[in-house]
Amino acid sequence: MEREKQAQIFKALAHPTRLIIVEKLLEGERCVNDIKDLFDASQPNISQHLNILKYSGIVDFRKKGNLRCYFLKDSKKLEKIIQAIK
Amino acid sequence: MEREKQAQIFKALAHPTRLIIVEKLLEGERCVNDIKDLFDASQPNISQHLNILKYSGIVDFRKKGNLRCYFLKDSKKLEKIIQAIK
DNA sequence: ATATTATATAAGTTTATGGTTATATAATTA
DNA sequence: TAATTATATAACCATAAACTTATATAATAT
Repeated sequence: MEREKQAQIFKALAHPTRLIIVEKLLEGERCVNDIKDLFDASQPNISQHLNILKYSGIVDFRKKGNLRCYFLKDSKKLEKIIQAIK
Repeated sequence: MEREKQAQIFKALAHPTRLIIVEKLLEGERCVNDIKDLFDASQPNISQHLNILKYSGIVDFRKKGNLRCYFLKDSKKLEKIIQAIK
């Protein structure tokens, strides 16, 4: 079970778009709009990537008016992982 | 390109079987036979997982008679990644 | 040379991913 | 309340991943 969970985190990180999102969130929370502007991908596509990160437990969000601001649930851990892969 | 490469490493690690293989190889090189015995998966299945790790640049092998001994190409890096995910 | 052991490769099937376009929902503004 | 903005969800399609079984190859032993 432990390995499945770890594998799932790796799977969530196994996409350039999601890696870039996570790196952005290492700087602090960001609303979807800001995240979307990092890419020229479609809005639903970004939303789906965010959902994958959410589902895997890497990010969560809070509402701020009609915005959704995503943040890393454990930025220390992510920091380490991102650092280690370089 | 850098992100694609990192994503590919994550993808290679995004499977319980391959995670276990990598953790085993952290102890030192191992022949396919020994690796196979860690699982009750089929021989071709293990071979395919090893190939994925090879293709992604995580492992390499050397021949020793009719055995193939796999080893981590950068065990320090893998050590860090595996540590960070825990 | 033949058989055996260790391992890889191929072909086929099933399920999962990653993207698109269209549509829904929720909050804000007019 | 109607329109707008921000975002998610659904339906769909194409490609890739993960297995299985069958077969090939390479080294060793007989």
